[in-house]
Amino acid sequence: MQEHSKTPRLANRRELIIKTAARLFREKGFEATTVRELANAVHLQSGSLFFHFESKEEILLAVLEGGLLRAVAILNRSLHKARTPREKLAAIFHGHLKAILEEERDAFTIILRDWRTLSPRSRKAVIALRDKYEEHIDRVLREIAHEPFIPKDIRLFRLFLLGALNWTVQWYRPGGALTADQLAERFLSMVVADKDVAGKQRPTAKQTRVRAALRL
Amino acid sequence: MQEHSKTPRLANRRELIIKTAARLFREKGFEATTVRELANAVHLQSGSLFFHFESKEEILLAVLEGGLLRAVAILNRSLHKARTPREKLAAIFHGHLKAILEEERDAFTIILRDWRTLSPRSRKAVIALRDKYEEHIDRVLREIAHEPFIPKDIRLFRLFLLGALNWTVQWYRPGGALTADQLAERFLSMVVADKDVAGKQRPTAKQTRVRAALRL
DNA sequence: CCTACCGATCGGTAGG
DNA sequence: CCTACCGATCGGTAGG
Repeated sequence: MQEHSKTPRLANRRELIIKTAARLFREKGFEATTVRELANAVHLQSGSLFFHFESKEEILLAVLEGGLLRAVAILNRSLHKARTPREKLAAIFHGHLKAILEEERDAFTIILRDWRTLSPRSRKAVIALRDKYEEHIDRVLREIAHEPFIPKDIRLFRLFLLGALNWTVQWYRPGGALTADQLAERFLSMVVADKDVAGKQRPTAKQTRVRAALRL
Repeated sequence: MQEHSKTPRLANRRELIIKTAARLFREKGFEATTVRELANAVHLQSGSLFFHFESKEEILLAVLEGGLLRAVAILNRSLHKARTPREKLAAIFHGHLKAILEEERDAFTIILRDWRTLSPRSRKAVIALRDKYEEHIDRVLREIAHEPFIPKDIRLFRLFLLGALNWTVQWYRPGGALTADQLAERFLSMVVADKDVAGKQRPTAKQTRVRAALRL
C-alpha cells in the first residue's frame, strides 16, 4: 500500500477510466462519447488514454466484461441459498434486478444499445459472458418447469418473465419509491403465490391454494 | 396519376428515402449510418439527400413521426371493436405486438435506441406522439383496473405487462415459428383465463374459475 | 503521461 | 438532382 508504488496507481487510473467510461457510454451512447470527453472527465489529455488502452473499443470491452463478470457473481450469491422452487424464482428476481438496476446498470444498458459496434472478436467475448449469465437463469427456470401448472411453453414463459424484468432498465430510477428488492417482491407477487411477501395482508387459504396451483 | 407529374415522383422519392433510412437506422443505428450509405442505397449522390431534407436529423424525425402515427392507427383499429375487459386487453396485446413487431418495428427499435440524438425540438415532437400512443394503452388498462382480482398496484402491473410485450423486439424475428398474433395469444393465456384461446384443450371449469378470479 | 499532430471521415453547402 | 468541395471533428500516433 505504498503511495509511491506504481502498479496500484496505474490500476486505479485504469479502473477510474473504466468506471467513468461506463457512466458516459450509458448516458450518451458509445459512439456519441468522444475520447476527448472521456479524457477530460478523468483529467487526462485525450492522447493519454491510449497509454492505458489500445483503442476506444478496448475500453468498451473492459466496461462490459467487468460488468458481466460481477453480475454473474451477484446472481450466484442470490441463488446460493435458494432451496424451494419459489425461493429459486425469487432469487432470480432479486439477483437479476439487483444486477441490472443497481450494481451493473451501466453494463446492461450499454450492451443492449451498443453491442453492434463491437468488433467480431470482442463481440464473441462479450456474448460468451452474457450466455454464462443467462445460463444461470435458464437452469433455474428449467428446474421449475417440471412443477405442475407452469405454462407448457417454458421458453415463452421465460421470455415473458425476463422481458418484464429486463424492461425495468427503461423506467426504473434509483432513489425512487421502490428499491430493487421491493420491486422484485411486487413482481413476484404477480406471478406466484404469496408466502409472506412483505409480511402484509395474508391471503386466505383458498387464495393461496388457488394462486399456488396456478403459477407455482 | 401521370408519369410525368413531378409531385408524385418527388413524394415517392422522399418516401423511399424515409423507408430505406428506417431500415438502415434500425440495422446499424442512427449515428453509425452515414448519409453516404443512405444515399447509395437509394441511388443518389450524398449531397442530393439535402435536396429532399434539410438535415440528417430531419430524416430521422420523419422516420419516427411516420412510424408512430401509423402505430396509433393500428392500435385504434385493434381496440375499435373490443367490448369486454378481456377483449380490450386482448386488443392491446394484438395491436401493440402487431405495431412493434410487424408494421412499425423500425420506428420502435430506433426510438428506443437513438432518441437521445434528437434535438430538443424534435424530441418534443416525438415524445408527444409516443405519449399519444401510450395513452390509448393506459386508458384501457385503467378501465380494466376496476375489475376484481387485478393486482392493486395497476401502475406496476402495467409496467410488468408492457415490459414483457416491449421486450419481444429484442428476440422476436419475423418469419419464425410464431406470428405476432399467435404470440399475443400465448402471452394472453399467461395472464388471463382462456376463453377459447387457440381452440386447444379447454380448461376445466374449476381452472377457468380460478384463473379468471386471479387475473381478470 | 503530455505535446503536437495526422489521415480519414463526417454532415452539409455552393453553384449550376 | 449532380459536381466539387469545405470546415469540423473523430480516433489514434510519434516522440519525448
